[in-house]
Amino acid sequence: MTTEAKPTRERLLDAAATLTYRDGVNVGVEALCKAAGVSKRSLYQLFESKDELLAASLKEGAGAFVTGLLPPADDGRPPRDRIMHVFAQVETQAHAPGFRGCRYLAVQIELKDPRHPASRVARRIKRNLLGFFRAEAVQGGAADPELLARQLILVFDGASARAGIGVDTLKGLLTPTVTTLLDAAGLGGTVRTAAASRR
Amino acid sequence: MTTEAKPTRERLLDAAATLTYRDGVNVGVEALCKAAGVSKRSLYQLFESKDELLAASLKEGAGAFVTGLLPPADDGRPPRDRIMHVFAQVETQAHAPGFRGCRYLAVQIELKDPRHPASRVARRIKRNLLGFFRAEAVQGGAADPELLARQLILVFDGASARAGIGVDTLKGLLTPTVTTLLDAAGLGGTVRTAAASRR
DNA sequence: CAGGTCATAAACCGATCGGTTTTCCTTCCG
DNA sequence: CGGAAGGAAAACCGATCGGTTTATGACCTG
Repeated sequence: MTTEAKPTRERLLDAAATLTYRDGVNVGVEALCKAAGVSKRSLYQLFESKDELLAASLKEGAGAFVTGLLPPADDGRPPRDRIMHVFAQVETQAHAPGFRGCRYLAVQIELKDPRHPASRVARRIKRNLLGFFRAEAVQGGAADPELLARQLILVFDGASARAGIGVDTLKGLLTPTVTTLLDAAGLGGTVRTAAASRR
Repeated sequence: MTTEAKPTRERLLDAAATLTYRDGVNVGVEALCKAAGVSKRSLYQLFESKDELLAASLKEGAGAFVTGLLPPADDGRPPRDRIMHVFAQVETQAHAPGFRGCRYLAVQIELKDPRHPASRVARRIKRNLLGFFRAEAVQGGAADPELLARQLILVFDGASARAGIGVDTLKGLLTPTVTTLLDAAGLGGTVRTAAASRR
């Protein structure tokens, strides 16, 4: 096997992502290092502090977050389908063992301080998700794209939080909810072309 | 003044509620005692542990949680209005300084362990809110009362979480969202009498 | 006044926190 | 082979964690 070739830095980022997701942001540096198979000394010459490691770990995970939720850019499907795709992904992921909801929401709740570096990163990443919803809402011709985007991310956070703490399975919940909101926003199942808008 | 007559136990419960809401469940026992003006010794002969104090504090706050959100029982208003009342309250409270979202959701997210005594209490209290929504949905003749109730508490948690971390003001968000869901559920603005159901 | 009851303040406990430092061993390169 | 570099292990730092204990006082009752 050519595995285990991962550099020290990456092992630390992975361990931070895994342990803080499972145990919260208050995991000890000792546990982090042990999980990564790395000494504290190495940690502190790669990162300024635990807080910065945390923030870097969240930032690195943004890619997987996006690819795991969002549809490919310009896949030709109508905005409605692209939005539904996100929530289908949420429902699927919620079934997976170890699912604990949106890590970025959890981090912001656990670190009450919004100026904490990790909290800033989390906020930025979620703003991108809001941006995706807004762009699709605009593209789909929603009556009030900003409102629809806020509604969708509200459902996203509510759903993943409730599923994450184990009080709802989301089964049969997201599809009717999002469908209802999309219908009410006037976001149909087809791409709204410039020509169609002019009619 | 006849104030400051509050017994030791109550001062501890209040301090626990205030500090854990603001700083999270990881506040130190020392800080708790200082805020309550109580010695550690007194704390530990009134409560078995910090965890139990936490749980007791949440349980005591359930009353204020209910009266601050729910309409009076049997106030004669139709279920739709009674449900809207809850979300109007959320929006109002979200504007208040120091608002940090639903403390019961936060506690369950911070304490990852669902068997933690405080997590159990939080879960029970939120189940009661779900029960309220379900009862109103039934009373209002919703097509699928259970679905509507889950949708409503999902919106409740999503909204208070996002407002609590300061990424949304909820302004202009909850009324259209809840209205849309109630409409889709066929829950009109009037009480559905037994006679009306038979038609 | 004597005696008991309560609560406070503060010392104390072992464990752990985030972070630093020292020591040692491996690996690579000439 | 010699020497520099990197990282692991672990001791160590002061601070804080949840929790216990001791000592001191304030208050009530007889």
